[in-house]
Amino acid sequence: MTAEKMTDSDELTPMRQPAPPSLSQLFEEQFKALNPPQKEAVEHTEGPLLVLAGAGTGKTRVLTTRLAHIVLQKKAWPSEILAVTFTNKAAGSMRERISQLVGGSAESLWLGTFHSICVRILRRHAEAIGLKSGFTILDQDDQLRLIKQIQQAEEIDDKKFTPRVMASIISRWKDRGLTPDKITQAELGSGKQGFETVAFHVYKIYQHRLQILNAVDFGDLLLLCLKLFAEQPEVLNQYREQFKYILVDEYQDTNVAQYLWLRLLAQGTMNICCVGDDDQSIYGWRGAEVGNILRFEKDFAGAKVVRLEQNYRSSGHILGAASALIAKNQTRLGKDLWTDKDTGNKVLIRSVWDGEEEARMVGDEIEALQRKGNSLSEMAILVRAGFQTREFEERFINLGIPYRVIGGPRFYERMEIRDALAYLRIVTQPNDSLAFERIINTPKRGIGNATVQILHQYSRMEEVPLMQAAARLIDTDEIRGKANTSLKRLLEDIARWRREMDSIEHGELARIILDESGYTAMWQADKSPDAPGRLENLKELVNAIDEFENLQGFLEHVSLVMENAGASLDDMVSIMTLHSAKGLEFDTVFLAGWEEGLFPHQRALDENGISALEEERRLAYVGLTRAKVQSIITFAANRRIHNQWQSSLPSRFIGELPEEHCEIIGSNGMQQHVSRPRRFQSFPKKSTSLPSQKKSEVDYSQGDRVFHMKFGYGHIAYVDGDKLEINFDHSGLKKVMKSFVDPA
DNA sequence: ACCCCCCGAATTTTT
DNA sequence: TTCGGGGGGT
Repeated sequence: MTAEKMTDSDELTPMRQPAPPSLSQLFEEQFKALNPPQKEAVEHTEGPLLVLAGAGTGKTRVLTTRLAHIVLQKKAWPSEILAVTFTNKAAGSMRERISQLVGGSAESLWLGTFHSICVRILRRHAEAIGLKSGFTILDQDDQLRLIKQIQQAEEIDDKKFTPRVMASIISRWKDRGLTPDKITQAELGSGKQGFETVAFHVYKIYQHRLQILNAVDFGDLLLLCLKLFAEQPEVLNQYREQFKYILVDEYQDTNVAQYLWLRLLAQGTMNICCVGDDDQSIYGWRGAEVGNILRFEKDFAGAKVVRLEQNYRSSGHILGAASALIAKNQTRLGKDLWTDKDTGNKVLIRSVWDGEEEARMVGDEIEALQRKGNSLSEMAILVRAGFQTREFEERFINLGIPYRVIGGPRFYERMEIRDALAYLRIVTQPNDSLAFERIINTPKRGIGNATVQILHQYSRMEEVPLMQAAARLIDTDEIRGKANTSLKRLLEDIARWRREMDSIEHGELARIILDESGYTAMWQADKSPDAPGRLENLKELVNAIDEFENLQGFLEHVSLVMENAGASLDDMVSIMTLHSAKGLEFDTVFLAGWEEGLFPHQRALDENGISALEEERRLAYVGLTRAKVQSIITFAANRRIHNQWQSSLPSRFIGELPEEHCEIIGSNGMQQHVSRPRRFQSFPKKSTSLPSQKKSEVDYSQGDRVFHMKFGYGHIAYVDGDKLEINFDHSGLKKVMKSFVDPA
């Protein structure tokens, strides 16, 4: 979501009377160019509709034409249309293409990702679900750090129960709409060795901590929306009445929570149109439920189903090979893709000796294509796993072939960006302890781990944000020396920046914060080769802030929307995973590493058996159908994985491609390949209980004898609210917080 | 408080 | 092999 202003239906200015002829004409032309099922998908506006859009069947064109049709026919105002996508990219391009058809009124469409639409709703009703407005949205990194803290506090072994695994179990629950109160014994019994039981414990505390932080994670955005709708029926009704038409893109990727959310909103008019392709569902491991699309006709009574089966992208052989492959899947609705294009080139299948030869062969092929006048940006190498990109990169550097790896770290995942954002977060959101912890000693200011632990301990005991803990402890002897001075200084700085929010323009303020905190100076002093680039990124970040109305709006944009820094338009080969390739197309596609164990991936098979195999097969289908002109599959007889050579068998998917669509080049003696799945053998550690009574609730008076962890035994000399002055037997008179002492 | 070394883990990741 | 985290040494 961008900084657009929210537009309610009641404050919408009326649309211009007649749509300008040029727009209307453009729409007419676009509509006429559609094939019959496409037209049907556009015109069937009333009641539930499922559009099964095969790969390359003109889905986006149908989607945009349909929305334009609803607007131009005045069936609803743009502000009464809800259009949900999965990615910001998809939302952006859809908005752009719709404005070409209907003009500026496309601005007021409720068009965005599930998450951004949920935020938009939640911001309006934050208090109703127990949040303060301006809540922080935590990303994965924050989430992991928080979980790790919880595990340390609870003394849960974070080697066996890695925060990553805990986070993933919690996220899967959230994907399914399961808040802690909805988790049943059956949920915990399943799975591996009590991981769920431990995760459940962490989950409860995690949610409690989020509340204190005034923060939510991605999953919460959906869940809290559901909670809002459940607890405030009048709010739900308001949105039900507002959204006369609902459109969902990539429906096969929705999870249970998203499905429930859609159901609730659609209940009014039942004008819900879901577009998707069950054969391209490749995110099951992230909670996507293919079942949603498979069940559509049952879920929405009287639903119409339209199949888009004419493929405009790939030539005949490619399509034939892909169709035959996907037909091996049992669980699918079934479509028959066809094309009126030429049969074109057969799918090439090449065997190579090892990964090095694979990279060499692909490199040679690319150079040959380039010599024939093909553009590099029309070529892509698709791999199953990230590590496979390395060998290609090395080879391309050698040959001087320009390439880009798609799907690397994103802009806001870079360290310097996250640090800078943490500064902005703590200034706008004093409760944001994660942000505070991140910057407390960045740049280095002598506040080490020992100090941070003291703050944590106090913060946990008193259930106050970290910064408040710091503010309270700073006048005591719990934190002394350089740490005390620096911390005091930092707190003063933050308080000052916070005051300046009202008087100083926010872009300027961001610059001031980064300068005064010494953060900019830190990178200027850094002599490592990537320091200049980081400073550039910081500059870019600060510049971006100016385009927003306020810091909060900017922070939300960053956590939800911000894309990688502008992809260059240079002519380069793309290297990416099969997952990142969904939705893209290229003339020539190299499908590398089609070997058993790697693709289909052994670990997927181990964990999810037949359903994983089908998902891997869909991945293969997605890969094949990216190509317009030529697909080239390679498999290596030997591959080095974790520095160990393994001989491998060609992927079973190769055997599933019909001979008449393929051409096999080269031959190797394939050796028998035995892959041994790694086995998890571990048992849950007994976990501890939820936080108990706060120590500050104990009352002390002068003369009481107490014990302090650091200073030992002593007598209370003076009581000042939460602070005690204690005459310690061995370390003399000290000022300490009540929370740190026990009655002796 | 910081630095360095050793150990273990290593699919996919739209938000 | 490469990366990241934790522990131990300075």
